[in-house]
This record gives sequence, structure tokens and C-alpha cells, in this order.
Amino acid sequence: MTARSKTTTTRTRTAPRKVAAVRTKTRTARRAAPPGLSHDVIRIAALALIDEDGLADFSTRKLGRVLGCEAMAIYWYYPSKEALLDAVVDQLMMRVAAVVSGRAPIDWIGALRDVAHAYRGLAHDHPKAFPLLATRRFASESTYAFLEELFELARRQGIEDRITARFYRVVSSYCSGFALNELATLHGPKDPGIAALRRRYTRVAAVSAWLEPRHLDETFEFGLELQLAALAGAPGAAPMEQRR
Amino acid sequence: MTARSKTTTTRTRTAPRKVAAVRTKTRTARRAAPPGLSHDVIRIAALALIDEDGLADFSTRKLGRVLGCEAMAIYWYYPSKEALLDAVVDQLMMRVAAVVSGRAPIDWIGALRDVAHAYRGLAHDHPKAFPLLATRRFASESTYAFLEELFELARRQGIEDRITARFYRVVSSYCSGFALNELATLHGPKDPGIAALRRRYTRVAAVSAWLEPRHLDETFEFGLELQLAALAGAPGAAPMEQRR
DNA sequence: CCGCCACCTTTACACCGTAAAATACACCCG
DNA sequence: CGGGTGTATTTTACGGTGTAAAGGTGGCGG
Repeated sequence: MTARSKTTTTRTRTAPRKVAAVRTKTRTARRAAPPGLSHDVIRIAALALIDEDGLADFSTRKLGRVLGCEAMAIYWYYPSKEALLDAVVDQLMMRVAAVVSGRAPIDWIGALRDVAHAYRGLAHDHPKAFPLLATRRFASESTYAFLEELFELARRQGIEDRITARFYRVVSSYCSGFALNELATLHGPKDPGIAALRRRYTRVAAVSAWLEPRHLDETFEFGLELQLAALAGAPGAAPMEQRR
Repeated sequence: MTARSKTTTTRTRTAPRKVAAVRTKTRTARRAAPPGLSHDVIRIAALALIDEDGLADFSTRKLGRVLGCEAMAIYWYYPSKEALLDAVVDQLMMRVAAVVSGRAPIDWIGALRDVAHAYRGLAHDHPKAFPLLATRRFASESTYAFLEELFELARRQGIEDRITARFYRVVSSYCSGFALNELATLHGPKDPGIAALRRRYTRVAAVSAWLEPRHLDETFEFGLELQLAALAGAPGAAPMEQRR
């Protein structure tokens, strides 16, 4: 059960993965070089594979192939594919968590804004993997640690828990939904029949012109700032001074 | 290619599906009664099956079983499982579309509010199927017709296309994300380790208390009204009078 | 009566997640 | 040095999946 505990083996990642056919010249060179797996190596490769092939085509067997091992080897580290995907989610959230760690305990609104941007950034950098985030529950150690930090920041500013909860939920929902919409229109199937539809439904076409990629940023900012402004003006948030 | 056209067979749905072993007493009663499939019957059964078993366990073979036919029979009506799921999405959206059809051409804000509520209602009535909506692009005939009606309503009120697009995107993103969050926390896996996490991360626990199911409605309304209020006050929306 | 055609079944294939068992290797203890 | 122990990985196997391809079957218009 070493793998499931926190201990990582001393010699991790032997560099040139995937060769697997070479033989070590150490004594008793019977088998091909062992894959040298670990939690980290596996979930990073998993994310990379999802980024490349897409979620639907991701399989443990393919992952094993790029890892230079059999599919079942993965199961020694993760009990199931589901669990592995949870770990991938964690991996993604690390980037979001980084924006609040070590931040000065002022300006919770600014922190929330940065988190929102980082979250949407994930959708852009990992469009194929992002839907994982939207469906899964954040119930891991690291995401809890991240939230703890974020909420602690709010408390230090004197924001009531009720207000914190409310705005966190509203803002995170908005970001999640917006990014998902974005991905669906940008990376969805390039349906040629859509042009015909647009021709018959003129109002949809006219309004959709304002949802083109080049307006997405401004639309996102608009909605986000709308919510953050409400937070700034909410009773129970920030002592008294609030920029005008 | 009759099935792919608009014509539906005259005698649809013979009632007691799934028996399939009975024989008609009509002349030449060689084979068991034919399944009597149709686009409608299939996609309604598909939705019901997803509601019951969940998305991950939904398969064409199981669907065939409840339909009293072989899995491949479905492929005569829908070219792929993907296409069938798109049809299921359409089926779900019909309920949302219903709230704007035949509505008086005043009060676009009210219409948007009702659409938002109907959308969230879907998540509650079809929690297992709802994630389909969030990921897929709305590019079908019927959803376009729905949007056309919604946007036409806005135009009749003199709201600029830019404003319409902006608020539609913001509100729909919010609803989508909120509902997804809701489902993840409500119907997600009942992890027992979560209690331990909560004990160690006290701020998360305190704030999460305000995200309990009984506060969800009020939180949703808060965020929604926040956005609708901004719409009411936006330049380019509504002629001049706006309540107070 | 025949042949077409809508509808459905049969068969087949490649692939999937993963339980269970076998196997290989590093290491410690005698 | 020899064997046991435990960690890491492969092998084998099973039941399931989406769907291509081909084969039936029955009603209907000629």
C-alpha cells in the first residue's frame, strides 16, 4: 500500500517514457525498463491525453500506451477511472488555488476577481478537460484548502459568512456556466447546417453577432463586474469605506 | 428514408411496450408484434431511462430492452447515440421554450426571469439528464425557434441587440452554472470523508452552512435579480419609464 | 404475383473498465 | 548465499459498449 500513502518512491520519473523496449544494463537485466509510475506522472499524462484526444476518447488503455505500461498498472495507483479523473480535476484546480495563496489579506473582491479570471483561463487552456470541473464536486483535500484560504481572506475583511457564501456561489456559478457556453460555441462540432438556420432565424443571427469570440471577453467582464459591484455595495461586506 | 423525414407512421405506440413476446392474432401471425418505434417514442424513452439510470449507465442496448427492440433498431431513426442525446436535449428544452411562446410583447425582463426559473426547474426534474444541456450546443431547429421568439420579444421592447445578447449570455450562463453546482452538491456521491474534511477546514464548514439546500432558492434569486436589475437600468434597454 | 421499400434483427468487430491471478524484481533476515 | 516478503506490473478474462454490414420480413403498389 505504499502507493496509496503519501510516500513517493525515491527515484521517480526515469526520463524517456514510452521507449519501454530498451534494457537496463544493470545486473539481472531481464525485463524491459519498468515504467516507473507515480500518482503525479499518471495524472499529468492523463490531463495531457485528455487535452489531446478529448474526454470521450480518453481511456485507461490509451493512457497506458502513452505511459509505456499496461492499462491495469494505473489501477495500482488509482482505484478507478473516476478517481483518476477526480485527481485530474485537482491538478487543474491547483492553478486557480495559486492565485489566492500568499495574498495580502485585503481586497477580497480583488481575490474573487482573480479567481474568476483564473477559472475561465482554465477553460481556454484545457477546453477538452474543462467540462470535468463543471460536473464534479469539489471535495478533495486540496480544493478544501484552497476554499479555506479564500474564505479566510473574506473573514479577515469582516465580511459575513452569509455574504461570502452568497457571492462565492453566484460568481463561481457564473464563471462555470460562462466558460461552458464559450466552449460549446467555440469548440463544438462545426455544423454546416447552422448557417442555414441562421438565415431563417434572423433575430437569432442578429443577436448572435454580439456573441462572437471577439466580444466574449467584454461580455464576461461585464457580468463579473456587475456581481462584484453588488458585493462591494452589500451590507455586511467591508467595514465602511468602499470606493465611493 | 421515411423515418428521417417529417412523416410519422399512422399507427404509433401500441400500448404495452416491453411484452414483445405476445403474438398478434391477425392473419400471418408469424413474428412477435413489431416494436412500432418512432422518433418521439425513442427519445421520450431515452429521457426516462436516463432519469432512472443516470447518464453514465445509459446505453442503446438498455434502451432497446425497455423499448422491446434490438439496439440497432434505434439507429434507423437516429444516426448515432450522440444524435439521440441531442434530441433528448431538445425534448428537455421544449419545456423552457413553452414559457415564452404566446407571451405578451411587454416585459422582456419578466420573460427572461421566467426562462431562468424554467431552466433551473429542469435541473430539479431531470437531475441525471441535466448535464447534457450544459455541454451541448443549442443548434437545433426548435431551440433556434425558441431563441428567435425570445429575442423578438426584446426587439419589440426597443432593447438593442447588443444589450439583449449581453444579458442573455450572462443570465443563461449563471443559470447553467448554478444548476450544475446545485446538482453536484445535492446528487453527487455521498462521500463520508467529507465530514472529516469539514472538521479540519472550519471556515469552509462555516461558509458552507449558508449553501445548504434550504438557502439555495434565495441564493439563486439573489443572483438572478441582481442581473435583471442591471438590465432594467441599462442604457439601450426599455424606452424611458422604468418603475421608479 | 412480384418486387420494392420501410422497418427491424442478426452477426460481427474493436474497444472499453476492471476483477483476479500470475509474475517480476528489490530488499531484508537468516 | 538463499529464501521470504512486499511492491510494482503484466496477463488473462468477463461482460459490456457503439455501430457497420448484411440479412430478413412484411405490407403495398405495380
